[in-house]
Amino acid sequence: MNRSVTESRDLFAIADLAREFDISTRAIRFYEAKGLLSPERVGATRIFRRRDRARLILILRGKRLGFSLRDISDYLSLYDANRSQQVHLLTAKVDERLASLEAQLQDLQTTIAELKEIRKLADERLDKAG
Amino acid sequence: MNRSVTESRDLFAIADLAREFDISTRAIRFYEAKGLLSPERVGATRIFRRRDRARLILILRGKRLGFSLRDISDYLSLYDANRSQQVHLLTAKVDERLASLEAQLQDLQTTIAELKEIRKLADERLDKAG
DNA sequence: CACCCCTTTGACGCTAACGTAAAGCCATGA
DNA sequence: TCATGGCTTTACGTTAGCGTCAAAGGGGTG
Repeated sequence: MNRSVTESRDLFAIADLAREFDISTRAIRFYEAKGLLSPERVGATRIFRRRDRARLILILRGKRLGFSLRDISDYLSLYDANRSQQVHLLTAKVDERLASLEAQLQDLQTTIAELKEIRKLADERLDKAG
Repeated sequence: MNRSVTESRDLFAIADLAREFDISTRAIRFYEAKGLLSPERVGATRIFRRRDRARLILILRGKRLGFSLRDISDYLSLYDANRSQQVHLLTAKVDERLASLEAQLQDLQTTIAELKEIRKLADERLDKAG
C-alpha cells in the first residue's frame, strides 16, 4: 500500500489547495498577504510545498475554532519558534494559549451538556405523547 | 445564607448588565436589534429581567466559542423551542448543533494536545541546556 | 431653576475577511 | 492565429459587529 495521493506530492498550485480544502484562491492569497503563508515563486506563479499545505490545515482549523487570522498567525509562530530553537519566551506564550484554549474547552463542554439535556427532555416528551 | 446579589434581583438596567459582563451598552442594544434580546420597556427605557440576563450569558458564551450572532440566535431558539413545547423539528436541529459542536471539540482537543507537545519539547531543551 | 447623569434613537465610522470585477501575461489546442 | 483557461496584481465593494458622536428627553439633587 502506498501513501495517499495528497501526501505523496510535494508541489501544489494555488487551485489545487483551493479545491482540496474547498476555499477560494482569493482566500489563500489573502492569507499570504497577511503573512500566514509564504509559498515559493516560479516567475510570478505561487508554488506551495507540503509545509505550506500543513500550515494551511492549521489555519483552517483555527478558523473553525473561531480565531481571527491575527490569533492564528501568533499560533503558527509558536510552531515556528518550536522548530527554530527559540525556546526562550516560547513556553510562556504556549501556556497562555493553553489556558485560553482550556477555558474554551470548558465553555464547549457546558454547551454540549446543555444541548444534550434539551435533547433528553424532548425525547421524553415524545415518549409520553407516544 | 441568602442568595448572591445578582441572583436575588429580577430587574436590571442596561448599564447594570453592561457593567456586570464588561461589555458596552451599545453591544446590548445591538443584540436587541438583532433579535437576541427583547427586554421590556417602561416608557422608552429598557428593563431587563433574569431571563434576559440568562440569554445574555448564553450570547457571550457563544461569542467566546467564536460563533456569529446569527448562529447564536439559532442556538437560543433551541432553548425557546424547548420551553414552548415545540418538540417537533427540535431534536433534529439539536442533533445538528451537537454534531458540529463535537467536531469543534475534536479540533480543540487536537490543538491542545499539539501545544502540550510543543511545551514538552521546549521543556526538554531547557533541561539539556540546564 | 440649574445641573448632572442616565437613557433614548439615529447616523456615520471602522476593522476583518474576504468577494468581485478589471486587465494583463502565458501556455495549449483547433 | 485566435480563443480558452489559469495565473497574476490592483482596487473597489461588502458584511458583521460594534465604537463613537450628536441631539434630545427624563429624573433626582442642591
